[in-house]
Amino acid sequence: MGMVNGKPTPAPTLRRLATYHHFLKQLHGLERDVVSCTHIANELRLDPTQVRKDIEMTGIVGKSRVGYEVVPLIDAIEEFLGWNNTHDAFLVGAGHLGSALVGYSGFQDRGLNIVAVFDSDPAKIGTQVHGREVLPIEKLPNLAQRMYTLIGVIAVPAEAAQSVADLMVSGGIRAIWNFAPWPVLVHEQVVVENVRLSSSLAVLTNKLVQTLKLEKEQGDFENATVSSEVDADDA
Amino acid sequence: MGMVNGKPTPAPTLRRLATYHHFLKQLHGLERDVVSCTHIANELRLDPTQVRKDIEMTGIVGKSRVGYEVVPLIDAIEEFLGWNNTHDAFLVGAGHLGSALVGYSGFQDRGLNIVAVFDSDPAKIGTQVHGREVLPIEKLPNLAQRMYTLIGVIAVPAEAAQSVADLMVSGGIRAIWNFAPWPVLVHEQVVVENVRLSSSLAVLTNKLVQTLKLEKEQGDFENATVSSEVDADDA
DNA sequence: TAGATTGTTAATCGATTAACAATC
DNA sequence: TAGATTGTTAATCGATTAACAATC
Repeated sequence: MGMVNGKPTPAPTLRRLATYHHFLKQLHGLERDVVSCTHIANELRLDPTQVRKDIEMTGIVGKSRVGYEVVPLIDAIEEFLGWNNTHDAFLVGAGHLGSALVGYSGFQDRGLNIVAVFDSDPAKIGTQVHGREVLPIEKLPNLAQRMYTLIGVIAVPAEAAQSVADLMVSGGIRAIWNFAPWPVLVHEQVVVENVRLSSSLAVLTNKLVQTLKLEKEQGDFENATVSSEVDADDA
Repeated sequence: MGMVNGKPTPAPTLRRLATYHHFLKQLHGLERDVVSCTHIANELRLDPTQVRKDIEMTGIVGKSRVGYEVVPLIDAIEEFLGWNNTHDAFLVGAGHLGSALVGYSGFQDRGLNIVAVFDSDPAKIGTQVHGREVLPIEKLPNLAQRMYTLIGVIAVPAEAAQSVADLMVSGGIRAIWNFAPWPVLVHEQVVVENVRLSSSLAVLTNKLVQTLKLEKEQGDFENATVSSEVDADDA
């Protein structure tokens, strides 16, 4: 199931599968037991063929004229995304963002269980973050090895991100979810997903100012047209 | 400058420009005053041609054999991304994530100034979030219109996201940064950037489990090889 | 000058979308 | 059966990468 040809699944497909998963859970709550690609596509304003190809990656087979059974489809997506088993994770950075990530319950249902929080600030050691004691960063590698922890979450400033990543890798961590605004470099064996919120903000603000500029230009053009008509009247 | 041909800039380019910006600010701190695409590309493990094309979008021209002047390049990127002027923004959802976003100072330097926080929970109204009083959600449209606020940030559960977006649009908000795990639908005039952290998590966990599965298979293969050799010895 | 770099055009690659056969 | 849907192959589109001329 999945990756049969050895090629990794394209990231856009994986991102969409997460959204389908959310929608399917809702459908399940509404006691719907079958769903077609067309239905999902309409709901998310996507191309039905794209939805079908995405779902195909999970290895599930549908029924002609009917679609897919909701529960098996949810299960197939969860297995494909690694959300069927919970993975323990360590989080570094007991600041605002780190605390928010620990407090968000939604990750629990998606295979991520943040079991320990670390920080380098002595003032924070021993304090609690959503019921988890903050531990000194030095203890991370040993603890990761002992607990066979495979996922690390980085929520520290950009300057510290790389050293935290190195520490995680030294403890045997195999996947790093990086919220620092700088991409960390690790060897090929380790998976990294960089979130980079400011890159997301860049897309938003660029589109906004381009839209506003375009509107202003059109406004100016209309004004210019009007005034040239006035000029013509004057002549 | 920028978007001269009328085509919108591809999102991947905008995302990378945000990262170049971060790096250039660092260089500026180190008193470097020129930089080449090759240098940026090496630092970020990207293709130099890609970096050059990205920078070209901002409209700046470089010097052969030298590169780009750091400060003008920073300015050009900031203008292109809309980070040269600060935009006021309203945030809805005074939970953990909303609070973390308000508290993160980095957005201030990137054109985003969160001036007001709203929530629908009566228990939260009147409390403070990083020095900002939490206001009732009903007040958002009027206040947005009066303050000419163009950016809205959504940090509420998936169920509430669409109604919050509608409320924002009714108040004249033109750009929505959506942290809810469900994409909101608005009319074309409004820019939406969906963050969807669980989509990001999906990429991480899928790659992790595929990697582990592959290693396990290789381990099994090696074991099988060894045991068949043992069998051969037995025969 | 030689060589590193920019700027630009062409080729490649990968993801999306379209077309259509197979199914029930 | 007719028609909606899956499954699959082909075409298109867009972004990345390669090639090369121009510059200082």
